[in-house]
Amino acid sequence: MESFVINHKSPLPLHIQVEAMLRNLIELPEYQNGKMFPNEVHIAKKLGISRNTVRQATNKLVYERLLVRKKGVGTRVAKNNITTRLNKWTSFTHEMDEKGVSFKNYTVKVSRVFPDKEIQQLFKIADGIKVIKLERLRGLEKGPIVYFISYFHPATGLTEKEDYSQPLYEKLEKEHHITVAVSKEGISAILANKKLAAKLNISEGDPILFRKRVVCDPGDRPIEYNLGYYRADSFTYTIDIAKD
Amino acid sequence: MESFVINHKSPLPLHIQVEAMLRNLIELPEYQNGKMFPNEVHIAKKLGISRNTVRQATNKLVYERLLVRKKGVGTRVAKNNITTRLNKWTSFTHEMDEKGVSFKNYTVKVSRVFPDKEIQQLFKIADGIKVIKLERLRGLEKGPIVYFISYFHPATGLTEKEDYSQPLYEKLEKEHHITVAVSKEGISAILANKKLAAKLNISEGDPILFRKRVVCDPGDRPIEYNLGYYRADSFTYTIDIAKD
DNA sequence: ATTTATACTTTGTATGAACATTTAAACATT
DNA sequence: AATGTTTAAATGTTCATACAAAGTATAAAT
Repeated sequence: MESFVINHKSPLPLHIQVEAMLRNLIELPEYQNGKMFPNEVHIAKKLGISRNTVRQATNKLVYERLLVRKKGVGTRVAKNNITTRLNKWTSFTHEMDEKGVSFKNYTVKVSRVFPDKEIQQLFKIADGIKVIKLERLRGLEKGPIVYFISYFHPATGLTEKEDYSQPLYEKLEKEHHITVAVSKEGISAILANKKLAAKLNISEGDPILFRKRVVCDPGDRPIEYNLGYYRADSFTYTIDIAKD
Repeated sequence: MESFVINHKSPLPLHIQVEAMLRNLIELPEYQNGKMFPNEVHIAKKLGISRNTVRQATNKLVYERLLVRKKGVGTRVAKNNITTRLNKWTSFTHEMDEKGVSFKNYTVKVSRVFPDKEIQQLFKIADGIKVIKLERLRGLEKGPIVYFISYFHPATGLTEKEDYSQPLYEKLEKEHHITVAVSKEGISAILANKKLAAKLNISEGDPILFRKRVVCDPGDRPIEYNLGYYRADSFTYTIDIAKD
């Protein structure tokens, strides 16, 4: 904070710059134990900007529950912001390994395709750029449980010739120096159509747990877009959530 | 919107009043298909308040991803789906009609019952002890969205005569000095049977997102056992997970 | 007909100011 | 010692204003 200066020439808005600074501040050990943050007026004066701009930046972090404001008192880092997050976020392979279940690939198919609009916008890539598409049918000995479709951002550097039978996120981290940090998920229930029923070895109209997932890097840039279709009779999504 | 007026005498801040109004606006069918919202300047002028105050209200809804703003274009309702965000983990009531309105109970039924084996073991209580059972059908104006069944641990001290139309976790915290800390959840997909179909106003065989939830206190002792049956067509479970 | 320039609309950014509300701490009173 | 009272500090609310940036629509030019 001491060394931080506002750059009025930067293309980045001031409140974004301040937000970044605050995120760094939050990481400092001295604020982790509930010590008060520097107050708004002070920050504003220090950086030579308006208090409103400081508030605009702080608001975002408050929304994210990283900071807690209290009228008449001040602002401090949220106590258990680490445990707020889901404890063990791991790849599906890992998930299952821990439970002592051996998971296997039934089919793996890799291709390079033109992504649809949604993915194109998510990845912020231009027309005519192909992405790696990975389809996997996975399950236990007795039969398939989930059908995955993944699309990877070109920046990952993944190619068609990759060995996709290994755990993916570890590979990305080790070989491509990409750290995955956040997974945004949407879960819903759908009915199996003919194609899915055939793949998952169930009947048309059977329930399927559908999970759409966006895996991002620490800068919140999307790395992978993933669709998962789970046999509802043999898969339950379990979560531990801590409040506060 | 037309009939809405700002109350400058109200103890509620203006931006909260506006936020409530916007939440109602969002529910209106005319905005459900992506039609543009009235623009900020217009709303401000119409309500006789500052544009900044309108923005303050909209910010929250934008953050909750109920509204999408686009520079140079306008603001519109995000999608057709109601989403609940797990990183802001609160009671369902709190989640939905915190400051706004629009979420309502269709039916509330309280009873004292002998729990089944699973609940008995979870609560670690002896045979012959009854627990409070709470059934709720909740949703929006246009129809029910979720059917809840909750069982409460006897130690909560909850009785049949409680007012269950208020937010539950706050009540527990304030009146019974019980803090809820962790929620363990299992999510799956099932098909609507005749009973559920009737309750949720859908057809038999339609997909349902089924959530089983155990809410615990900080000592990890179970407080509530909760089953939730969500209409899959109008509810998606969204999660942001940080890897750590 | 297509491109280009322009004006307009809408959200985004930023400032400065004023007052309200809440809290904690210091102080005074009983 | 317990209880009020004042005061200072911090966030909360709200306003008015100005300009920037992005997208849309229209008019002009080619």
